[in-house]
Amino acid sequence: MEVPVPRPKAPHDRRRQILEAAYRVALRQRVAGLSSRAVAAQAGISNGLIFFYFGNSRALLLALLDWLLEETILRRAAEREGSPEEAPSRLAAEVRNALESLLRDRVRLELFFDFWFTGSHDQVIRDRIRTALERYRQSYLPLARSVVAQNPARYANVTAEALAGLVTAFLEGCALQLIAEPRNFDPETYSKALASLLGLPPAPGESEPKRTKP
Amino acid sequence: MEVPVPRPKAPHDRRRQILEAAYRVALRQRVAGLSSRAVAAQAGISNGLIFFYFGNSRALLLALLDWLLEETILRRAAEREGSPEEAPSRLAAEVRNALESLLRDRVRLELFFDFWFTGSHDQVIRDRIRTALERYRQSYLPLARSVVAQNPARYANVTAEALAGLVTAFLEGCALQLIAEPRNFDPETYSKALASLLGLPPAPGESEPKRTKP
DNA sequence: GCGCGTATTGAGCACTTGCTCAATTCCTCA
DNA sequence: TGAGGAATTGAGCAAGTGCTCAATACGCGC
Repeated sequence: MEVPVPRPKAPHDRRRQILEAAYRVALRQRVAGLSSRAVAAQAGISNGLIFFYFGNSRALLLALLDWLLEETILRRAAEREGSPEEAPSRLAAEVRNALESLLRDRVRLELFFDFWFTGSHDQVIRDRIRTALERYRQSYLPLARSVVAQNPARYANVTAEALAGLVTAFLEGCALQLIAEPRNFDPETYSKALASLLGLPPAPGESEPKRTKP
Repeated sequence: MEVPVPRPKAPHDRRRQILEAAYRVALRQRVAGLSSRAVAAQAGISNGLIFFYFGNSRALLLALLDWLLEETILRRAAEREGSPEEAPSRLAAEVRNALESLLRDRVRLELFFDFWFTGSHDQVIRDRIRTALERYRQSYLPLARSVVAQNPARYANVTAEALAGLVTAFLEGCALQLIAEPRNFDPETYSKALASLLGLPPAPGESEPKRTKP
């Protein structure tokens, strides 16, 4: 159905080509539809070749999962870990940023959740997802610490760990709501609401010019 | 003299029996493992009988989904809708209550998410889940309204709808975290943290008499 | 040209799935 | 007792799956 790819073949390219085909198939047919024949057809090769390069279908699945986790979760965590700034006021901006990322990553998020539950009987898949989520949560720890430190009275019985967990739980729940109802999801409303609860100034996004909303 | 001791299986009982068997199979093998033969074996009947009572496998799936939604989501929403009290201080207690319910419903929650993503290509399944979640969110609206009304200055640019959405997003995210790491999930920490953010008194649960659990 | 190892193909096997249906059992009631 | 209808069985079919493997095509140093 798609464009066939007549190309010279380096082993690494072939693996990439198969992975990309698998991704496309998964977008259409979900993880359950990831049969070797479907992926081979999408890549324009015979299904035997998939086992030549990946050994078995589970290995292909894991490779796709790794790419997906990197793209949707670990990369975002790394970005946050990379910035040394820890001003409490950054948290609102980070949340706003995260919510807009969700919107951008919607199809990949759907696939991610599909992996999670379709493959949840597989201990390896489960572990990789758990580890990725754990790292995502950890990436909010420095900011959470700075927020707590800034206002010790208010956060008397709230640890930074709990705050980071709360924020990521909120973001994960937002991801679910986004998938359930893509049309009704508004990052601005939610990020404002959370910023307000945290007693932080609203994130300096594109909300500056317009303010007339009762 | 008619003695009704040896009763023929009433049609309704058989359906129930099959549904229960399907639930048990789903607990072990997930939604993907819900084959007619597996369910039949679990119920101790032949696989043909399943099609006699349900027509096709999708109908059985939908029936199981309905039961699951009722048990894990709609029932909770109905409980909240039933109580006429709307004191703002109730919100913290409700959240705490909800978090503890999550803990109790863990296996059913896992199955619920499995349904969501395994069956997300099916428009009917998707719609039923969306509707259930929508109703769950709505059930927090009265409380959210009362919280906003109690402190208009603080929630100047946060609508009750946004607050209800935020709370349910948080709860849904907690459900995910609970499934990802059942051991590390502590309802008390999270409900305290949220109550603190909302500026509400902590829920009057079992936190008064100090539980000796580190 | 020739060999040789890698890449590639696709038929084929064993298995699972949803579902059908003729055959059989069971229950009720006359 | 037996007729009739509902309930129940399980073999069987078509379609789909992961995976194997003999057969072939290809690239490349001679």
